[in-house]
Amino acid sequence: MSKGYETRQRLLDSAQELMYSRSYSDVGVQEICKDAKVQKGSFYHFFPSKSALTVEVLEQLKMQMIERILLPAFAKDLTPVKRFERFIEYAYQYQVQLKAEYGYVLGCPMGNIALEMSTQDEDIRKKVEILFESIFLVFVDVLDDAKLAGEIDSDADTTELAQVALAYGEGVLLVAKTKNDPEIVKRLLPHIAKLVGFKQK
Amino acid sequence: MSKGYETRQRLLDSAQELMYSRSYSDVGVQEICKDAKVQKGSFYHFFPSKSALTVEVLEQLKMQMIERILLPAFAKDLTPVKRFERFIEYAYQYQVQLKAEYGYVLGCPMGNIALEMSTQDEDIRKKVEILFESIFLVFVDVLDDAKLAGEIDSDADTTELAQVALAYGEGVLLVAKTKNDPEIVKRLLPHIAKLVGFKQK
DNA sequence: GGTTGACTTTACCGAACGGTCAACTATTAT
DNA sequence: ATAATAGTTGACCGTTCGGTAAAGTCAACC
Repeated sequence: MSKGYETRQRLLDSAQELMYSRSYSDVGVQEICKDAKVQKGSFYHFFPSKSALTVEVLEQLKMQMIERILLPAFAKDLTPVKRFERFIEYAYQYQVQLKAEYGYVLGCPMGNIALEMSTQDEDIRKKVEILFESIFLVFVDVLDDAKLAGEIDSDADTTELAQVALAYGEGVLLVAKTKNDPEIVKRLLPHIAKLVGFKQK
Repeated sequence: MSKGYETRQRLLDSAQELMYSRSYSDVGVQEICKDAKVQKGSFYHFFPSKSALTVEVLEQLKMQMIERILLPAFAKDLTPVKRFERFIEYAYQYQVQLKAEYGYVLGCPMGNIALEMSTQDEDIRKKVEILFESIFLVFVDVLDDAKLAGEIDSDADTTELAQVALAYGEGVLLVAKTKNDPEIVKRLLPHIAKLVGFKQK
């Protein structure tokens, strides 16, 4: 564990928090360096550009999201329907916590950067596209389980439904961020059951 | 129709196009002025700040969206279900056109600015919140029609469903922009029928 | 003990940022 | 005709932007 590794990690962590709570453009490398207590020259020793740093931040963001929310929520100790309910609860609690900490519902860190940067930085756009693919795979997995469990139609197209579920989740988070109200997540996200076709009880 | 009115309108139009095709932060007032062929001093004669200009751009954007897409799509010459189908087709065609013109799927201009600016500029966030309310009302109206026509359950909560539909639309546009693929709109948006509860034929 | 290479420090670059200002020219109303 | 008003011009403000470059520090290895 070299010294450089820690410095590099501090830069990634500072950038992640600052960019998520504000935006890519509003946070300069100067501010990131100040927050991470690193000199600007060191920044460019570790990262060729702000854009490249951001791509790594996005990767880190995805890992954290999968490990802290997706995997726990979709763990196979419950029936797929119940896993979705747990996912909704986690997503809601997370936005509540963010609002308490920052005063704002921050929504999805990937969605935020995607909408801001997709037309301006192809590396970043492509990276978010890949991240969405990872999350998509998690959804496909639960939906396949749901199919096996008979909770959705046996001829359902789980890859299509996973995309639909992802899009809906992003949309709900966008609206919640716009209204700055985490309750939106709690109220709207459960409608995802109709989208993926969970059979009525 | 004074001279100043035209200048002001050119500034709004330039700002709208530049910000929609890129982002709020990436477009400076300098560039807006250059595009509109207006001096910077004139900019600040008409608008107190970039933020205030943006709030007016958002208002203009909403009017255009309602007049060019929402009202034509949801005109009452068709059954509500068919109106939704027409809406999906219009939304799709619009993103196709944007991609042809700019090389990028641009998604929803309001959603884009909302995610970029909600945590940084309260005036802008609030404005988008209000705009969403206008669009929401259009959806409520169709859904009430659908209820009367028996196309959705008679005890459906149309205000809740309108919010759900809006969120899903935003999510689909977000994903389409991220993948830079208008076909996403065509493929995913029809699932909105399940969300609002259109009865199967 | 000297060399290498990773890491840090600091000063610096030109360009752009949002915004201000005072002087100037049209237009309009009295 | 003149005074007030609306609109325009271009120079200017301090600050920050992303990025560069060169010198210096330090530990590991030969």
